[in-house]
Amino acid sequence: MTPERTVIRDALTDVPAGTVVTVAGWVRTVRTSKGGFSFVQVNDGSCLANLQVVADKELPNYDSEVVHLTAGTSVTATGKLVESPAKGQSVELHAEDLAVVGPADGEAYPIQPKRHSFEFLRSQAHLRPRTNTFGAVARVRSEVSGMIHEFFRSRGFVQVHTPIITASDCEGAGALFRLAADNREEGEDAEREFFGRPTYLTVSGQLEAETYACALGKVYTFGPTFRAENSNTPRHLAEFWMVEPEMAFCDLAGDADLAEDFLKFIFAGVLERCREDMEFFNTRIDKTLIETLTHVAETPFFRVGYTEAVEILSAADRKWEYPPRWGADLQTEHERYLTEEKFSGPVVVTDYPAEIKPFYMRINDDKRTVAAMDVLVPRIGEIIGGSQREERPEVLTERMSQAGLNPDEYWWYLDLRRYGTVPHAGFGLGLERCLQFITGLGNIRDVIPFPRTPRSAEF
RNA sequence: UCCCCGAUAGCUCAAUUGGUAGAGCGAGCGGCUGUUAACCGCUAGGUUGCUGGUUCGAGUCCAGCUCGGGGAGCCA
Repeated sequence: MTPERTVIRDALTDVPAGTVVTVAGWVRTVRTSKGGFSFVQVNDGSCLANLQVVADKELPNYDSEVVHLTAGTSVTATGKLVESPAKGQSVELHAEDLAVVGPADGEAYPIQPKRHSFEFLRSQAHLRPRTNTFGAVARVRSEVSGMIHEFFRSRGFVQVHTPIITASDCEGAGALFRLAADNREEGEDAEREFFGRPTYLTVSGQLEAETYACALGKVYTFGPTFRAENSNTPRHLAEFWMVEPEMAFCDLAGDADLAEDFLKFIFAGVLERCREDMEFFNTRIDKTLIETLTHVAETPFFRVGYTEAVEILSAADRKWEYPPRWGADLQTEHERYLTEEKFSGPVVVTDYPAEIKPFYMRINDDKRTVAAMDVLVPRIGEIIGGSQREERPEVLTERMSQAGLNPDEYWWYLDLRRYGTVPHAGFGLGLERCLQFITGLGNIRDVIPFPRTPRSAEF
């Protein structure tokens, strides 16, 4: 493409007025005064704002093309950047050349210059990044992904690429997608297993991450994760991205400290680096967004034991659809009460009953609870789930058997405890839930480019 | 998977007690010498999600199905 192309973000901020530049992008709206000239709003995705291109009738293609420009058309424009005489933008581009690269039939183009419902835009997942909201989501998502690596690397964590295809059913993490090779030879056994054993798409990189933590000390994984649950909610996806740090020589308190520092780093960073996009979300999606994120980034998280949480809930002056009961998992209504009413902010709930948590969580001295933690945030609920891992081989074997798992199949996982075992802990953060909290978007399908949910994988 | 709600023009929605569908935006054309989701006028555009039923007559009532949304469960 044109090597001297200027991105619109730079044109609006960095380039001195008077400079001649070439920009390239997609038309958002056109306002034409037939007697004189047209105002063409061009967006190239480099930032939320459009560049206003002013085209007058002296342009050779004015009557033939410019006045017929429609939303969605790709264009290049060359001209001088000048201070805008009108309100709405600091600079505008006075076009000396405005060329159509690819036309878009205005009658058929689905993204009209008007407000669309998110439901409709989900059916246009290939074009929705051309809207303000989804362009902003994409930029914020990218920035958050970058900051995740930044946070862990700056603290000495090593990134480990754990496998997507796995034979281990990380018990407690939900239903699995079973893999089947699709290239069988004629007459070959339909039940043939490519890997010689049943394999699945991973539900968590945790078990594999533990092996590297027990060698390199501090590690993290960041990649796609799959759950075959028939979940139909605004908080669940069949394919989502998860961040999973794992630390050797670390207990539950250290794990919770890391989770808190991590979230604060991300929230503060996104406010600083994605100012324009965040202000857009604050204006259009949730008017309390920036205030909430700022508050969360600056205030210590509340920490409360599960047992105490149940007592708080039982003492609360309200009717519960599911009355809190020691031994039962916290209901959505309970989590919302804790984060939205009792503490008005993130809450870390620790030490859950052993029966409701997976085999790998460390049994506490009271024998009835495990060193687990959930970080709950307003509106979303659980954003992080983690634990200190059971490092005592005999206790772990016992827990596996109780859970109905065959310890022999986890021989390599048990080896970590047989040879130089150490206390270790980690957690999992759902990237999309984090992005929901950051952007204020109510449906998780709107913070991932191509959402996979039951009955939906078109794009 | 369970419980509610919904599906009408390209999009967002209207349509009294069942009486053969309207508006805004968008699009096309015209008007307006700087507009900001511009504005004004005209035009085109619909087998009311699908299948069946009740009725003289169904967008409207009933049943099933499909898809979507919200709540719950599962979890991140």
